Amino acid sequence: MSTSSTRRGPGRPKGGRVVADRETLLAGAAEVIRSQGPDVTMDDIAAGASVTKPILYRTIGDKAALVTALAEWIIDDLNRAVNAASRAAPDPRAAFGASIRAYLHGVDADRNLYLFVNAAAPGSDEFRRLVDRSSAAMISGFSSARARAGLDPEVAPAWAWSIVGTLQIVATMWLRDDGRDLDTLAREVSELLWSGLAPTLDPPPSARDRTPGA
Amino acid sequence: MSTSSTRRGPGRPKGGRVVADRETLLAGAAEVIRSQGPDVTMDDIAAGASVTKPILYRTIGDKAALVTALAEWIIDDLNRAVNAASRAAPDPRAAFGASIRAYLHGVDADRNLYLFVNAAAPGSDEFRRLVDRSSAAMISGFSSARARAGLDPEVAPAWAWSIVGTLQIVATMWLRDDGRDLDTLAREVSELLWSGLAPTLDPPPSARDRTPGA
DNA sequence: GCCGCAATTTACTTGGAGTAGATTTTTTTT
DNA sequence: AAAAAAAATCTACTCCAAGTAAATTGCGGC
Repeated sequence: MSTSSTRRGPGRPKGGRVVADRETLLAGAAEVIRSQGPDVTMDDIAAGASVTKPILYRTIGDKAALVTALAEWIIDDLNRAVNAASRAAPDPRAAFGASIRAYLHGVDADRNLYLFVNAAAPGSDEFRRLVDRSSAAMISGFSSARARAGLDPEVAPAWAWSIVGTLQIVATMWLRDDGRDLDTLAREVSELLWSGLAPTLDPPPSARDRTPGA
Repeated sequence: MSTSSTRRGPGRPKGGRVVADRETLLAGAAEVIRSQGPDVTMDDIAAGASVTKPILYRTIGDKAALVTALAEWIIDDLNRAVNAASRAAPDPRAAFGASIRAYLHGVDADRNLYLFVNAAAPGSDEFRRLVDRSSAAMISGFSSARARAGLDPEVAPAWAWSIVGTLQIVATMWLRDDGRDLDTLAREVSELLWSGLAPTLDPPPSARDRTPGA
């Protein structure tokens, strides 16, 4: 990965060329995080990206900015996966289930980066930005779906937050002791969010006499 | 609040009495956090509790331990409020709505402490403990409710996590720009978790012709 | 050929978590 | 009763990671 074998000293680089542009640096940072885990320091990241710390700070900004930038990456990735899974499904219910499943599998596939990005404290500004970006697409989707169904669209933001929060915590908890099967977990979460608690906490009288099929 | 006007020096205190016990210290820490905000340092907390840092560390443990201890406090408080609200409701649906509402109002009433406790990164061990404690009661509740309804009780942990995650993120986002009315927000969240997305995303054909009552 | 500007690195400062060791009082032992 | 051991405390430190300032070198204009 090193650009050259000669040890760089201080001073402007030889070819008039800048050491690394923003995209390259972000990619390098992501790679370091993937291989060394979510607890890497800014020194680690700079070193791993073959760059010194001031360069990293000058090009990308402080740690919060790095988190935000990488968060955008991974969120957009997850959104793409979710959209693809959703479109391939035959009906709304299946689409929703497939979306949840795709999200969790996406997190699983990029654990370290997900954990790095989610190291932001829930009270922080980065966290807020992260949630905003995660929920933006959902908000407009819910909003128009509610309107289409003749229902109040005002609920959209709260609902999107709910789902983001659900996915975030389920993913995090699952990542720590990965005992359970991911698809099962996805199914369970889908069932709650799709059908709600009513069938469980206030079951129709007939429910106790039947088997829980379909 | 200061125990005495004489400046303490080093050495074992006069009366054979220890300077502060754990409970007193936790209460003092909570008070400091409430008045100075969630960004207080351990020095601030020690000073505010009229104690030196090593005492704080010896009596309570490190910062993670402090967070955990205070988290238990606030979680137990919230649980009490939720249970009281739930019991006073006439039917399951109302009980659930009242629970959500009580939780959010409880958070609102102790903002700083809630933010302090929720400064734990989602990837951390404290976070996990926090979630575990928050969800314990719900898990057993859901589990038995599911069994009673003749349904699979295995979903209980995932469902409890979902609800904890939902509440956490909704509370956090709401705390930052408190524009909306808290009761409205609670109602919106309740609607999602109680009835699910189905009525919105896959409305029964009749839904567009009727008013959305019962 | 020399001077200012640009890009980089080295080496620092800062701030908060956590700790070691000095200091004083109580308790126990002889 | 004196001295040694133990207990409880405070001062002052270390350590680590984030972020920055100043020194160092190369490039272009005159």
